Amino acid sequence: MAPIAHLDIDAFYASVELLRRPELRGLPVIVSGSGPRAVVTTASYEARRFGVGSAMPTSRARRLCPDAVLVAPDFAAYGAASKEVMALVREAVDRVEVVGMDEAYLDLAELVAPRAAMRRLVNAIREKTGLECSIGIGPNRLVAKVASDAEKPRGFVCLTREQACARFAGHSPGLVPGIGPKTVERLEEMGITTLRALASVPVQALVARFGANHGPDLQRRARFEASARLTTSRVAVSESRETTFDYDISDSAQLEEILGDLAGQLCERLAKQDRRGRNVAIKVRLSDFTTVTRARMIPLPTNDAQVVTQVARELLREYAPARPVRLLGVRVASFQTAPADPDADQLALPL
DNA sequence: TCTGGGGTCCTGTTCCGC
DNA sequence: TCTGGCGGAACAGGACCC
Repeated sequence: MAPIAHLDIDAFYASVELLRRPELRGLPVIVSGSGPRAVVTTASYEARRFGVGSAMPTSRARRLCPDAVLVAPDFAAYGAASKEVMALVREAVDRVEVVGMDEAYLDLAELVAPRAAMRRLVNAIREKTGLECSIGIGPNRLVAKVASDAEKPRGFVCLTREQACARFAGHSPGLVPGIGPKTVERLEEMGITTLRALASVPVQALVARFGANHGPDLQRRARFEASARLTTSRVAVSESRETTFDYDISDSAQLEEILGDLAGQLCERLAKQDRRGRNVAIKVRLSDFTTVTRARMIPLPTNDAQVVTQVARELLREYAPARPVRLLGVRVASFQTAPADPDADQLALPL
């Protein structure tokens, strides 16, 4: 078996903030925006003890932990820190799949002593960047990922597939990536509340409930069966800009103006990358949180802000929101095919 | 308690051409 | 000529992830 490691930087954004502001060490720190509708992006482990967690409304986090220090996110700083860490990772291993700013999968197949190499990598990251991370090692991405989560922070867990099955048998299926809250709820309705139960239920029951693909996939995940291969390069298939308003907006002229701003930002970025798409879409979230998307294919690929703005405004007019709007977004997709990427060895389409 | 922003992938439906 | 089946593309929505 070719081992895979999953590396995850502990409380990444909060940890970067603590490096810059050592006086905050030991205090509960919450990285979050400041508006009335902000949510927590990361909480330090001190804040987590109060029940504060990612994606929680900041208003609620403040109630749970009134003494927490709120810090506004600084994505440029996190990007720089992430680059430093990933450079060290690439020094240690040839094949790396970076997932977001704070995570990566590492192909350990070429290493003679993979565990020792990962220990050295963790130490190098700590010495050179001041950041701590957790490592999981397993025969595939699923085992590696769950293992890296199991003993955070500063975890170092190495498991075979069978050990993973045994160790997490009594846990909720939601422990496994790809099984979210909605699926957990539906499984509970079937009386399935543990990974053990999900792994052993007759697959037909899952097919009946979740369909011919998703059903068997859930069971494979519960058995920690997954691909051991990494995707070492990816090309984005869409790009978008969206914003949630502090207060809902009903005025259509104002909404159309905002759409123009978002399209402008998005197209500026697309132009810098010399990317053009044929699919223009809007996203509208209403005051009752219902979310609607509307999309249209246009004849020629574009990154022209005027074109994108016009299509987006037409889509908004046709939809004519029946309630005040809390979020508005613009997306461009169906990009012109990019030049062939020789490193894209995992991207061949199934026939 | 009141839910961000940026993405990916999957599924079901509808439409259209053959 | 009419009809049905089929497959692909487009579209909408939803679940999920960081």
